[in-house]
Amino acid sequence: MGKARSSSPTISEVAAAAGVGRATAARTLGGYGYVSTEARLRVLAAAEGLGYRANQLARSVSTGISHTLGVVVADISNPFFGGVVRGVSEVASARGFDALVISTYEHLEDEIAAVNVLVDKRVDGIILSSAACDAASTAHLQLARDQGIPLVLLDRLIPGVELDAVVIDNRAAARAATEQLVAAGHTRIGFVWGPPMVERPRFRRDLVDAAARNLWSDGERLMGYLDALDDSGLPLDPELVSVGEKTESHAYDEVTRMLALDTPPTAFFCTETDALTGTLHALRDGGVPIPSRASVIGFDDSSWAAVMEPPLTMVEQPMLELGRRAAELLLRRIDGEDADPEGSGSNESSGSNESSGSSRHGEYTQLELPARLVERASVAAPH
Amino acid sequence: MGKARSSSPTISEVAAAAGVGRATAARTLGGYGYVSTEARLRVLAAAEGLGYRANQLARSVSTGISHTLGVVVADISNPFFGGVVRGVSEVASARGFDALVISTYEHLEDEIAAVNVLVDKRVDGIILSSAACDAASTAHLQLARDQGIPLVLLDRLIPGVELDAVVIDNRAAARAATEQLVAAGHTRIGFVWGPPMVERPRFRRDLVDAAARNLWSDGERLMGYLDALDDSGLPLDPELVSVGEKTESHAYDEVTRMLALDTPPTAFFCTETDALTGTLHALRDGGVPIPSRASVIGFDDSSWAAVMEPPLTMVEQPMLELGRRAAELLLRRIDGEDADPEGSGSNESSGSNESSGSSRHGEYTQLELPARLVERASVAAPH
DNA sequence: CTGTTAGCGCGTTCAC
DNA sequence: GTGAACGCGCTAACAG
Repeated sequence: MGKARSSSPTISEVAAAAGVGRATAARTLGGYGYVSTEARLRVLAAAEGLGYRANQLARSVSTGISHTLGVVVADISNPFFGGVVRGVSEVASARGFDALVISTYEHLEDEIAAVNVLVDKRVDGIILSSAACDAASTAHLQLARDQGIPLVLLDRLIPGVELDAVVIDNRAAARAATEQLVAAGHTRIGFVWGPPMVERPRFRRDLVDAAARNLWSDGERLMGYLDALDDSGLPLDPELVSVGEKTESHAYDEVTRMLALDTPPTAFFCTETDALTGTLHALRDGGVPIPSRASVIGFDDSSWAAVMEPPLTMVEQPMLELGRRAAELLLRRIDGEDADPEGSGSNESSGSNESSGSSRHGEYTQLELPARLVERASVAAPH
Repeated sequence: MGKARSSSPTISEVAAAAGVGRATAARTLGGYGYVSTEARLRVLAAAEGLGYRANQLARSVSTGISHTLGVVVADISNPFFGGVVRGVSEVASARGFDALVISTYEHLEDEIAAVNVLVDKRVDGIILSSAACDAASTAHLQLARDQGIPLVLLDRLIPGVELDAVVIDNRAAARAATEQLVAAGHTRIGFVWGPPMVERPRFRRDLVDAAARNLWSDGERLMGYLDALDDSGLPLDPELVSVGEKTESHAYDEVTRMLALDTPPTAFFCTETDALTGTLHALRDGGVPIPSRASVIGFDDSSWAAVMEPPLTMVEQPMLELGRRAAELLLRRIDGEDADPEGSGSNESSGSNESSGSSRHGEYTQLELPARLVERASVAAPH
């Protein structure tokens, strides 16, 4: 062992200074068991005087509880995840838990490493937005489960994986947005941020297959788009779906391509912020005014959308609520670990009172929060 | 002690399964000391078979190193801090460290609580963006120092406090932005996001005093604005500085007020994203087109700024770099703790090669990263 | 009510 | 090379 940690008096030192045994000091400082008022005061005074601070690490080793939640997201610098983490932190800190945040940049390897780290650091639970698209690549999640660490999926489901989860009703939201465009009279609607395919799809099934092999949330949005088209009897033109790399510049290229079509789209539905900015750039460079020559609806509302010219109609995701719900669900799960025998709900902190869909499939709970279409001025009848 | 943790084999179990002593298992698994190849293989096999995972918490208690960095920011849902945390995470994870992120919402009490939690969880270092405006309210920072935990200030300095820090050259950036407006011919420039004062300032010194009593970064930006005015011999009109609550709606109100002045400003410099959106809203509602009737420069570049109509001229802050540098500085400090005897710099990981100011005042290092003025199309000559 | 004693899981020294 | 033994700081039974 190295040199004595520069300072930090131990509980033994406090006990000595107070003239009592460790246990008594531990009891007062730990806030459990019985201890005489007199002794308590002495201990408290000694602790105060020495500047004692309980070592939570040591405490965690003994109790098996770290009061830390692991949060793994794609990218903390993405405002969406920033909002989610804020929501998680809010309810977590109110319960005395902190968040260990790790970004994976959508790389499965990083996600696996992140979960391993969290498991090794013995976090009490994990909230993660997985990059996994199928049950085959979820060994790391199983690892966490095996270690008895509660897990809740955030923003993205994984087909074939039964786990607690909190997501947005992406499909319904995308459908509503598309329908809004259809209602305005559009028949050729561009979809920006389709699945990453090497070859341009020819048939609807190519798209559906690719969507299923893709990130759940993105796939759902594409399905919602297809749903709306079906309902209104509009034909799907694969040329109007951007496919390939998910970057702003690629979105720009795809929109530019669509604009050059014989019958270009008269409206665009963008399912991501970068897809939207890329589209906006392309529209500007192509000399296509909004909404007179092209209507636009974006995803992920931001304060910027309202000050655009024209103000943009957007699908607003309840980021904070997403994070809060996930944390509540996880915390409830953690509480359950200790007192598993009985049911759940003790505090009425925040039940299920919204119109959000909540389904219980056997053991696990899945919450589907509603996204809201914020209508502004970027949608108009086609030229 | 409760029931045996559902699973997680201990190092003893691995040793038993491998038929060796704990120490031998510990040596192989811990990667230190000597151990015969044969024994090593047996241990490794046993560990693999049992699905052994070292308990980092227990390890941390012994070693005194948690491989965790504490990061306390104002609000993780703010894209600026999201970017900063991403930068921190990048360099931290490359070194095997993780980030415990806590938001304070600019409340000093929350900040104090956050630092206490981090100290108690024995993080190896803390990066924080403090809400403290003077040395008088930094007892919590002293606490961390007393516990031997390295600290680096991020984005904000605290007058009178000597600590490592990484910040932006706010004053110079604000000055450059204002000068840009002056160069375009503006003489009445509105400053949005001034200090929170109850009473409207009458003289320059009221403003300077308030700035000094305010968040360092905000104060510096105001000083930069004043610098530019001075240099060009322009008079300061206190009416053109928004003061009060720092919210988008208040920025809106203040700009609306300025617009109603006898000689309204012909340009606006907004030092925060919310200040900018509030200003933009006010300008739109006031029927003031940009840049023909009012020029605008904002702070905190975002992908949105480029797709606005017109594209906005902005002051871009190197958020990622800010986080990276802070993490590097902190990590270097942490390395130094163990091998304090000798000087510093061992790895040439990333020295000081930019034109960013780096000053060493005695013991501590302060880095000042340059912000960049991104010129687009929201600045024009006054009407 | 209180002190003793035995863990928790792991790091590390030190004889054998 | 290896294993016994002790330490890290704290929790928690258990007698007294």
